Amino acid sequence: MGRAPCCEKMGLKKGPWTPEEDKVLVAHIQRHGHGNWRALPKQAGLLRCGKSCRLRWINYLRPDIKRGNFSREEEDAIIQLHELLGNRWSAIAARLPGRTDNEIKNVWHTHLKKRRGGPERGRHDAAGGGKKHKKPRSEKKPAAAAAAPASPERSASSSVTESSMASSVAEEHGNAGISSASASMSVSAKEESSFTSASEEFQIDESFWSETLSMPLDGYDVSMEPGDAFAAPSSAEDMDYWLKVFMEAGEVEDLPQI
DNA sequence: AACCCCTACAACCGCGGTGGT
DNA sequence: AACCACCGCGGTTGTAGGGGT
Repeated sequence: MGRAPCCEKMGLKKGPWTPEEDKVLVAHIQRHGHGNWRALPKQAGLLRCGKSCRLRWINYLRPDIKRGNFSREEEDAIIQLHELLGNRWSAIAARLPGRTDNEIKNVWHTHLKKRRGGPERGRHDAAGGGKKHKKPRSEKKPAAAAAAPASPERSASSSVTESSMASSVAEEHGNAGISSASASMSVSAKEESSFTSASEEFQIDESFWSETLSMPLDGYDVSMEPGDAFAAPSSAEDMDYWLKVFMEAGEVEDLPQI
């Protein structure tokens, strides 16, 4: 397959984003959406590669991103989902509204991994799509690039799945500004009931998590019947069920011994 | 007060998948 | 059918900041 030349072009900026760049990117996406990431930086006048723009938007600038500490419930959910899905961070993120795969990945590696008992209990990596590789990266970031990335409005909390989200913002909210966009985000009625408004402190109750965890894994291939999805995934006894599912899907050799 | 170590997080890299031509 | 371009994902790294000594 063709490899995207991406950032290899010289002259493109790397490293931390400046507040100005953030502004430009957000404004451009709000106005035109992000139909084509590759073309976006050029159109927006950013000296970044499309990939970098996409990452910045998805992991940081998207209005529906909920920042701040993970609640205990969220952490538990991550652990549980990781048990089921392995390192499929995007799949996990899809079930944790307002959290990005990158963020979840970070949290996992920084504390959750330890919390559940030592590094890498088992081989979830394989379940997560199984990327191999990694030759060490020698030369990396140019220099500190002082500018600590600005943190735009961080109170946003809405839910909507990743893909639907960004485009709806881009297309529906002219120059509304990201914070107001977040307040009027389209959310499903079910989820809306679990989230307070964007300006209020994010509050999660038990029902939210049971609902979240029982949402079907739509769009994510875990090799199961949609109807079976997360019927009641709550404890180790369900592991047997999932083991069976994965077994049938032929992925079992990579699963940890539970 | 200075130094060192650790943690958290933003960002980059490279690959696989997919859709278009 | 083959090729190409792009998107999205997961792994990894660099750096800033905080805490401890």
